[in-house]
Amino acid sequence: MNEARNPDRLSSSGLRFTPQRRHVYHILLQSRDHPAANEVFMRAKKGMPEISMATVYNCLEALVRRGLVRQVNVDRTATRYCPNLEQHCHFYCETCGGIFDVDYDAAGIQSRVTLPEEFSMSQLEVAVRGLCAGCAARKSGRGRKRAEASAP
Amino acid sequence: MNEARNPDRLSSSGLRFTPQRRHVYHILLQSRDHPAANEVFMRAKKGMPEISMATVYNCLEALVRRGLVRQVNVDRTATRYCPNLEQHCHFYCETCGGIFDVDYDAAGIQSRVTLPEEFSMSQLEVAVRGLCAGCAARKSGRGRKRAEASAP
DNA sequence: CTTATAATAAGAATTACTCTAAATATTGAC
DNA sequence: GTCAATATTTAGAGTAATTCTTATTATAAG
Repeated sequence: MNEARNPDRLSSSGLRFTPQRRHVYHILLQSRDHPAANEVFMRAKKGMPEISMATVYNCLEALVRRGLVRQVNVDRTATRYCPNLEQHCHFYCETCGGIFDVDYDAAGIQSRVTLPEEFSMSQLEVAVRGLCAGCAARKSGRGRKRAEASAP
Repeated sequence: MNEARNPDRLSSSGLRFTPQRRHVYHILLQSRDHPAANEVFMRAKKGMPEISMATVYNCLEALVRRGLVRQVNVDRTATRYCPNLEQHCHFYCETCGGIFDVDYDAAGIQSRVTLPEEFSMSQLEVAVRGLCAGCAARKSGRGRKRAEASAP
């Protein structure tokens, strides 16, 4: 394939389209589960065993700077990365730790925040916490079949 | 004063009402500028010179667990602490780094997030970024008087 | 007063980056 | 293609903000 001669958004935005950056970007696109840098590193090593952690951080930062990837921070856990450019916010499952993209009405939400005089908004972020569908099913199933197993 | 015999929300919620915890809590209530732990530590040392950093972290965690204080995380900078129990969200000034409490319509916002089937929400958080009033004034003032000074 | 339990203090340890410097790769000009 | 200029990669050291450990001290219940 001649991806290098047929540059996608990476190189056309002024970023050098190196094999490492392409590889990291493709890893994010392939499994949209919001991996942290060390998870990206482990996946990246499979197809590119010599890649270093520093390069993974470097690539992720480059992708973020170019707007191809968003950072997702949940409390003080490791930053996770999201290649979904559609408008969305993030849902964090308190049981499994998974992050999910969810739809929201950004304009409607923005209009429901009352900034003080002379303040101006450049960006608004919504973070939702709760229980994801998979964990809800797992909990109710376990509750019916063997309730004793779920208490610590 | 007999605060120890006339317990406030700290001790009545099962938390030991130690001098250190009271002191840390009062520091947060006195200046509502969302200090990070090391700032709380520096302020705490003024009235209690022997207090340790570990104790400041311990006290802050205890207050958070009791719901008297909220943690505020902005990207991966140090966690900051907010004793405002009123419903509000946080505004982060990208110029001065200050955090400000702002009003919002939590219910209206919540209804504008569309969770997938079987997902349930336990908490929703809104973070706003932009320019605060003070920095806006400073910038326009400087812009008019000596524009050359603001470029790096 | 005594005993059980919890909190404090000091410092070591850990996590998730972030920086540094040398080696390597890529791009643009010939 | 070849070469210089510039950017990127790598490995490892360094850092900030916690987090943990252990001995000491304080508090609360009896």
